[in-house]
This record gives sequence, C-alpha cells and structure tokens, in this order.
Amino acid sequence: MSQKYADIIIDISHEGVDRPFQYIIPEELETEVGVGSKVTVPFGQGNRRRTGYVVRITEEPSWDVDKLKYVTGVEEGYIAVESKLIRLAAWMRREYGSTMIAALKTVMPVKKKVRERKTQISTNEYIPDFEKISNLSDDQQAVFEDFKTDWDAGDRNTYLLHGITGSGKTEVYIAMADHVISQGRDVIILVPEIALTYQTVARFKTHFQDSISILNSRLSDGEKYREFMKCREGKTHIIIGPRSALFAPFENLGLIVIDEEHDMAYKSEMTPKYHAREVAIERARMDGASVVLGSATPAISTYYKALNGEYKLYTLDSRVAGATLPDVHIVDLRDELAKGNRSIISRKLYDSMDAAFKSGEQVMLFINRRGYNSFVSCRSCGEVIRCPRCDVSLSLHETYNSRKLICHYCGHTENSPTECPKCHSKLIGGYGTGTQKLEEEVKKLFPSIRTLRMDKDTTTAKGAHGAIISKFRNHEADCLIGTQMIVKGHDFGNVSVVGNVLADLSLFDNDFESAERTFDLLTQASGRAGRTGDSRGTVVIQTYQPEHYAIETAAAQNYRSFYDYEMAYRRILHYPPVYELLCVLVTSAKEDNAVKVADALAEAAKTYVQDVKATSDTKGVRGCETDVIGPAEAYIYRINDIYRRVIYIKSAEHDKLIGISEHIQEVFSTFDENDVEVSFDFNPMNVM
DNA sequence: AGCACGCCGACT
DNA sequence: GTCGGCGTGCTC
Repeated sequence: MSQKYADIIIDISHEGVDRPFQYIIPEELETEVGVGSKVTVPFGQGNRRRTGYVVRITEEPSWDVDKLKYVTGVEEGYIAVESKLIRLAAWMRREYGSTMIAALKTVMPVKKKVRERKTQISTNEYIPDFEKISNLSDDQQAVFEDFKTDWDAGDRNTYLLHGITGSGKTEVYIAMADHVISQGRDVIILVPEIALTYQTVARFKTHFQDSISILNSRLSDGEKYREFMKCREGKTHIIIGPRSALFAPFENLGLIVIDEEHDMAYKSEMTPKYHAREVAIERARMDGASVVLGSATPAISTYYKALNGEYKLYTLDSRVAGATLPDVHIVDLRDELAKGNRSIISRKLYDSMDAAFKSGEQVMLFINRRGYNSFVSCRSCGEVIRCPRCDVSLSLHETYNSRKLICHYCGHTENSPTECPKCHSKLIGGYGTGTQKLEEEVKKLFPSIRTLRMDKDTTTAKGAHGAIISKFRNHEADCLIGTQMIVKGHDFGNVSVVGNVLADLSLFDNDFESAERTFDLLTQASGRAGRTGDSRGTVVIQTYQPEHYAIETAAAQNYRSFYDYEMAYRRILHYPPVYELLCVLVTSAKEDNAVKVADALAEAAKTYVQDVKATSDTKGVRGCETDVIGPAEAYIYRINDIYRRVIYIKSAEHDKLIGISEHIQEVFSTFDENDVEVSFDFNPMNVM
C-alpha cells in the first residue's frame, strides 16, 4: 500500500499560518485519519503539539519529503465531515474574510467529552405536543404544489415565502419537508432562536416525532454532537435548530428552510461573521438542494432579490381560520404631552388596557429597552454617568434592594450615586424609560393587575423564559411587559391589546436599517393582538413621529408600501441591497495606533479603488461607483478600553468588496503595530 | 501564535 | 569579552 499524506490546517488563528501544512500519515493511523479528522501534529521548531484538521489526503507529497513530519494522533471517533463542509468553510473564509481555521471550527461539529448520563434526559421534553396540522388551505396548497412541481422536475431554487402573520407558513414548510424526505433527501429547518420560536418547533416535533433532531442553545456540546451524529448516521432526516444547525452533517441534503428569515439572529457575531441565509444558499448550491426563506416581513434585501427574479416569490396574504387584523391606533406623544399627560401610558392605551382587564383579557406592552431608565444624569450641571471603560452611558437597573448602574457592553457595575460626582448636586436621576419603569407605571395605574416582566434581566436563569411564557399563557398574570423578545412567535389566545409604548426607540438608532427594524418590530408586535379571532384585537402605537413611513406602513400592515418607501431611500443613499456594504473595524488599546492604521488602510483602499476603476475603464466597462467612507470613530468609540475606528466601503459589486477586503488584509499584514486588530463585517446588521 | 536566529548595550 | 534585549522570519 502506498504512503498517504495529509494536508492539515493548524489550530492557530493567525494569518501567517493560515494555510495547509503537509504531514505523513503513519501506517498505524491510516484507517483512522480521513478528511475532516481532528489530529495532533508536531509544529514549529520546538515541535510543540498542536491540533489541526485534515482538509485533504494525497498519495503524492507536494513538499520535500525529508522535511515532512508525522501525524502523531487522531481524535477517536471524530466525525469525519465530508469534504463538502470543508469546501463550505473555504467559501466562508473568502466570503467573510476570516482564517481557514476559524471557518473550519464553525462548520465542524464540536466534540467534547460526551458524558453518558445515567438518566437520559430527553432534550425535547419541555416542548408540549401541539395539535396536528389540518389540511392545507387552498393558498397553502397552491404554494406547495408549485414547489413540488419544481422539485419533481429536479429544479432547485431559492424561494421566498412571504406570508403575513397567521397565514400558516409552518404547515407549508412541513408539507415541503415531508415531500423532500419521501424522496430520500434530508432537511434542515432554521429558526432564529429556539426559546423564541417554541410554537414552530412544537409543530415540527408533533409532526415528525422521534425522527427529528432538535438543537437548542441549552444543549451541551456533547448533546449537540449526539444530534449531529444522528444526522450523520441517517437516524434522522430532519433537524431543527438555530444558525449552527446549518452545518448538520447530512449526506443527502435536499432542503433548507429559514423561518423568520429577516431575523437578526441569523447574522453571526463571531468571526467569520457569516449570515445564515447566504451560507444556506451556498451550501444548497453545493449539495443540489433548495432553500425556502419565510417571513411576514422579509428583509429588504431578500424581497429585492425576489422581485428581481433571483428568488422565486410565493405570497400568502390571508390569515387562516378567519382571524381578523387588529384595530391599529397611532398616538402622537407630543399631543399627549400638550394635553398634560406626562405618563408614559397615553389616554388611548390606558382606556384600551382598562377595557381589556375588565373583560378578563390580557395585555402585552412592548418597549425596546431594558432597565429602569436609560441613563442617569444631573439636572443641575448635565453630567451623565458613563462607563469608565466604554464610551457609553450606564443603564440604571433596580434589584430588590439596590439601584445599580450597569454597562451593557462590558458588564461594569456600580452603585447609583445619590449626588452628582461633578457638582455634588442632589438633583441626579434617571431619564428615559425602560421595562422596569414601565412595569412600575402600570402597577401605579392599575394597582390590582398582576404584571410579568420579560427582558434580558429576568430571563438569564435557565428556564426563566419558558416559565414566564407559561405563566402568562395560564393567565397567572394580566399584563406582560417586555422588550422585543415578547413579540417573537408567541401566540396567546387571550391577548386583546398590544401596546408599543415608544415605537420610535429603534428609529433613533439612525443606521440604515433602523426603519426596517422598526417596521418589523411593530408588525410582529401587532400580530400578537387578537389572533384567535372572536374579538378584534387592539394595537396602540405610541410615537413622537406618527408621520414616519415605517410607523404609518406598519400600522396599515402594508409590507409592500414600506418596501417601496424604504427602497427609494436605499437607492438615493447608496445603501444595501442596491449597494453592498463592507465595514472594516480597526481596534487597539492605543488610540493613536488605531487612528494611524485606520487612516493608512482607508488610504490604501481608496488607491486600490482608483486603480481598479482605471483598469475597468480602459476595458470599456462602466465601473460601478465604489465609495470609501471614513475612517471615523465607531458608534461606540471605546469598549473595555479598546479604541475602535471604522471604515465603510460601499459598492454595487459584491466581488469588488471581497477584492478590497483581501487587499486591506494584505496591506495590514505588512504593518508592525501588533496591538492593532482588523476585522471585516459584510453588510453589518448593527451600527459599528 | 511560538520559537529561534540575529545583531547591539551593560555586566560577571 | 559575553549575557540578553526583543526585531525578523519561519513553521510541513
């Protein structure tokens, strides 16, 4: 038998070693080492043991054989992922500007010690059975039939299923998944976050019973690995889970469904900062699978592609079971103030709540900010209490016996001062409003009402989220107050009033997606009112900008109208999806180095753009504009004593942005400021 | 990333 | 003279 050699990516996240190194596979390990194996090898002059991943096996060495070292160990029973997932990692490396090892680690199933429990806990126990789905409505059937026709003809596509809240998208997914599985292919269902999409998961679980793998964020690495093994071994043919379920090691993937495809949770915060939608489409392309994107409020960029014909568009615009749209009222808070109402609950919202409580119905109040007040400032000198390590003001949080100031970025905590640290005035206090303040207000206005609060503060404990939801569902509280997490996918039959207490909070973010986020939140929140249909629900939207198109179109539940307005802005301002955006983040503990490097990289990018333009002009190609903006201070200039500067680059051509990012990386690698780091974010979803 | 080789300052 | 500073460069 001939000698085998392995190309191995070493587990060191550094540009300098971000390439394969070749090793000899010793005879005794030959059966165990395959593509995707996790191995240990001696590396560097000191022959330090490092781990690495095998990305290729050859029979011919491509390096001086005398210099090759031997593979020293293999992780036993490690899932050898098919080379397809490694190719997907390579694609992600290039697409999102990360190292190969970082890309591999996001794609590889993690194996930690799988502790076998004595009493096997079913990870899916907490999900109740859901009523079996009834037959598909005519609308749903038509969508499914069209999909089936394509599928049977071997036609693989990306589809956008645009269905209003309550139109029954889940039933359509299930029908599609059933069909694909019946053809011997595997299915991945992505949901934004399992805890928040409880009902979708429950429906799938009811339908597929034990043949479905369910991933959730509470699973340990070992449990997650076990679910992945089931996929690998063909014990299950469908998996449902968050972003990471995208890398389930199925051999015969046929369909990827992304539910609530507009959700921000699909964008990874960790390098490589990939978007699950894009990776899903690439994986589907590699595996000959179809992708179904579903949403009531599709991302602008998704709808844009659907209208361009890049995706096939399906629309479901009638609610099943005759549920009606709620009555939506917009309250202008400026009028309210003029009339002398200084409460954060308007007259209209108060009356609606009062009526609901009197008839034994429930109310949901939504405010997109946690904490008590947004910040603490001095009324005398204007001093605002800020985080000592970050460039943000601290948020006030109240616990049972103390008032604490917390930094939402680094976690810094201090006691709330009783006097101004600068001018020593006692007139120091909180401004703005958050979930805690709102809860207090409700208790003051409705003393006999039982309230529940759901935000990041009350849901950190394991199971807290589900506990709050089931308490409210069992009507152990009359009023649920929370941040955006309460609007996602929960159906409460007895809720007749939904209040958006300060709808423009998300508009104040002022990045190019703030209108889109506001529209999504308002639409989803409105969808929570009166869904079961016997009584028409009431939605109250309180705002300082009642004429804003995002608020008006959300109140009218008119997605298309919002899309048209929004696209007009995006076109004028050269924002995605017309133009794509690359954010280059330059960070350093030394402020002057961050400035210096950011300036140099922006200069390099500008020169590069000019050169590319010059060459394409000579070829007669009408080069699309590419703008380099900045560098500027990041939205939050300092986090944990690290200074942050950003360069934004806009281009209508995706490949051009990739080229620029590669060029910037190259230029950066010649610099010797080793306290500076550079990271890339394509089409960022948060202000940087 | 980590380790070695390499060429300049104050020490047994 | 030499011990050691960390600048530069390589790792199969």
